[in-house]
Amino acid sequence: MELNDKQLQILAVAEKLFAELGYAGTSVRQIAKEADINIAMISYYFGSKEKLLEQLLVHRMSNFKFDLIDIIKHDDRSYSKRLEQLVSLYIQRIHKNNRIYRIIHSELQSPTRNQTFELYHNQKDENFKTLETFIKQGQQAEAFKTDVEIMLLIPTLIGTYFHFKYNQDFFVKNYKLDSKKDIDQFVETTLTKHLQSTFKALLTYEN
Amino acid sequence: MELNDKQLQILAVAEKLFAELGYAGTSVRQIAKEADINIAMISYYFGSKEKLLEQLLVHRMSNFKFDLIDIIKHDDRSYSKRLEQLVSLYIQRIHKNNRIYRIIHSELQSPTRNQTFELYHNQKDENFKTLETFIKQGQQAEAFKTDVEIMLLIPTLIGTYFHFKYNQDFFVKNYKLDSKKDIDQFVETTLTKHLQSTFKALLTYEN
Amino acid sequence: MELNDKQLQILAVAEKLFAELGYAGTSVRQIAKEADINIAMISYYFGSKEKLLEQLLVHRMSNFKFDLIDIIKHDDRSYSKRLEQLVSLYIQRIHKNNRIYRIIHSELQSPTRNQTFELYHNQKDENFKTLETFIKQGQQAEAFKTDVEIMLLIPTLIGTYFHFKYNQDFFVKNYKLDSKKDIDQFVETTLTKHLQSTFKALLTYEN
Amino acid sequence: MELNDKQLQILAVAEKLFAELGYAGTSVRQIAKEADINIAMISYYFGSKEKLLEQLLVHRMSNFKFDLIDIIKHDDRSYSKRLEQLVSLYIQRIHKNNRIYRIIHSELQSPTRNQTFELYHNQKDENFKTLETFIKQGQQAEAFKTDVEIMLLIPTLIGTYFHFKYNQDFFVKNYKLDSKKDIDQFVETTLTKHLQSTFKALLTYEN
DNA sequence: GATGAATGAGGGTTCATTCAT
DNA sequence: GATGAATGAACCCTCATTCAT
Repeated sequence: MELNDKQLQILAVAEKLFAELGYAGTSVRQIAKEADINIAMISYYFGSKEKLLEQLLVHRMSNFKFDLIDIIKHDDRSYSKRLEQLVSLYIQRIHKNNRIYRIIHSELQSPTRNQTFELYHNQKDENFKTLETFIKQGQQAEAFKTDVEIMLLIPTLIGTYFHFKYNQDFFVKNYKLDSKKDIDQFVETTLTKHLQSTFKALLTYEN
Repeated sequence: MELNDKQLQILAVAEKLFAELGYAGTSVRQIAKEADINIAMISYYFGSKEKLLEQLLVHRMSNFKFDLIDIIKHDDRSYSKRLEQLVSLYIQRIHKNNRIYRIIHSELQSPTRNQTFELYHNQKDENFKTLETFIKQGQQAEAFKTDVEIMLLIPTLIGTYFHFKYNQDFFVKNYKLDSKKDIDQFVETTLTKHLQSTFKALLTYEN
Repeated sequence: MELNDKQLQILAVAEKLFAELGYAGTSVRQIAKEADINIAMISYYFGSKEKLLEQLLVHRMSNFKFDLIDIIKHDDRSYSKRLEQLVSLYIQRIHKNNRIYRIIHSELQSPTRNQTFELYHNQKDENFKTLETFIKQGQQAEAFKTDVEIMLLIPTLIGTYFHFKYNQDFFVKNYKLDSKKDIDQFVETTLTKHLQSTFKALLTYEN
Repeated sequence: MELNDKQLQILAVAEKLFAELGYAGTSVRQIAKEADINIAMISYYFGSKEKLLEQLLVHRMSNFKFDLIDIIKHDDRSYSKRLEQLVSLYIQRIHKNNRIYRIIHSELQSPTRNQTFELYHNQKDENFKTLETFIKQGQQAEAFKTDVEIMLLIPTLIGTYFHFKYNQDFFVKNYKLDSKKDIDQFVETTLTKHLQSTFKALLTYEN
């Protein structure tokens, strides 16, 4: 679907407000005001508030096809190295799209949105399989330990990020992250390193 | 504050609905209907919907004072053992109170709720300090490694749990968790074990 | 269903406006304003505009159970006399309830209102059967002619009334009916007499 | 006023929808969609929805100038015969144009449409006068009875037709009129005959 | 103390219309 | 001349809350 500039602007504002205030907590009037468009445009362009959310999700999710495979297939690099890169890539992507993830997490429980999240679930399944394959390869090559709950690795990865994100104020205070840039930096270095350590500790024999 | 039976019933229903549908997505009518009480009761007892949320949070949070210290001070047990117990206790408490945590996470961003969450933040700080003290003791005793980002341990702990919880459907499907009991069981064993392994891998020299 | 004074007032105003402006042409705001009640009361009492219409129809229709049978069974009176009374009664009732009939006629085509009009259709069928029985009796008793299309008698009866009503201005002008009272008088005498003549001319051998 | 093909198409669709759903119940979007033209065309061609209605009425009404006089002046035919033809012609015309009549009847009450209906009223007056003249001639010629309410004859004529039309479902069911053709046939024969009988019974000395 | 009735504000959506091209 | 985009007003309805009892 082609989206014009105004539609993209609406999506951007909607993403921001939905992430901050929740879907139910955001009124179309707020979106219209902040996007500086007439309120009727939202129905005009998207049909309804509900469909705006769907369009937002579909549009954003189409943009973050993961290239996990690119990393994994570089078999000239060590498993350990590739694991590091994989964690780093994951965090990068999630951080970049954290708002849309936040919306997904909120709305995931909603029994009315099953269909919309099919895309999300499919991608989730796919990513999991890619990771699983990689880890099993590493285990066969005796680079990775075997007593690990593979299916819970992604929760640890993404969960850590989001619990940090949800409690950002706490870390802003304690790490003195005064600007958005500081936060980005923190995610890219400290947080990523923490997760790389965690994954390596869980999976490899290094210390 | 003393709460009578009806008030407790309202809180129970509110907790359930706020967790499932979000604060904004839940109407006082729904709460009143599901709690089988008159609509006016909510304003009457709590003042407003907003204050109902506050009361809910305060009341629930007061009930889960962590006894981390009880675990930590048992210095006849090994650091490793105490770490295990600590993880287990944390997960137990969070799982038991997952609905209230879910509400907190949703509403934490809301700029209007600063005051309400003071309690949460205080407790968070306190728990962090207790954990930090314990880990630093362990590090001094050379039972724990030093190259670990202590402040990110709790995000990993709680985050893993919640990412599992938010994506429960995925795990229900893949682990065939057909009942609430199966899920509780899974949390108590597999998930807890995964996190214990993770913490031990990160902190101890064992393998 | 019990209706309180305010509900009855709303129904009265709704009946008037629906009859004058049509269902679609009337806004709940107009009804609220003219009934001097808060706009939210309409949803509060009736659920929706649609259900207000249904309630209105059901309530009004329940009130005009015809007592045609009472007339017909008085077999001490001549067929001719009973025919006269029957016409008179019909017109009285329709005139009294002309607004609700008008609404029914407008909305009868609407494919969404099938169920609501079941009552109307049932009553219509019943009235028709009563009339048919009476006329067939009269025919057997050789009081009535047989070359008459019984099923089209009611259209002639009601149709004449309503075409008069829809074009009331024309008659007001030509008959100088300056007040509601004049109109009522006209219906009761001239119009009723016209229809009695018509029915007698069609059915009896009198002249 | 000259109307191009698109304008005629719009009028045709508008007539259909206004008759089925009422003026207020029809949106210009519906008309535009069903007529397969751009929404803006309606304002562009007709100025407004209101003016579209006016144009529709004027245009359709200009097409049904009655040729009652043609019938009446054929004084070589009996009054009775001419009365029959007159009824038949009336019904034909009304049946052919029943949609526009339906619209007129709905909107006739509306106080905002006085001017639009001038044409209708004028025609009505004219038709009435023609009929009145004819009947008075017949009365003078002693072909027609004198104790008849001339002004109420047209209500009986048109009213019977429309009450049949408004309750068409009832007759479709009872006369098994399965197609539009069956209905047309019914109007042309049974209904017309009923009204001819009615008029003859009221006006002539025949039996 | 407790509650059904009632309220004003705001919700999402659709309306007829007009603008810019 | 014709049209897709855009608009402000109004639509019906539901919201959280308060009133009167």
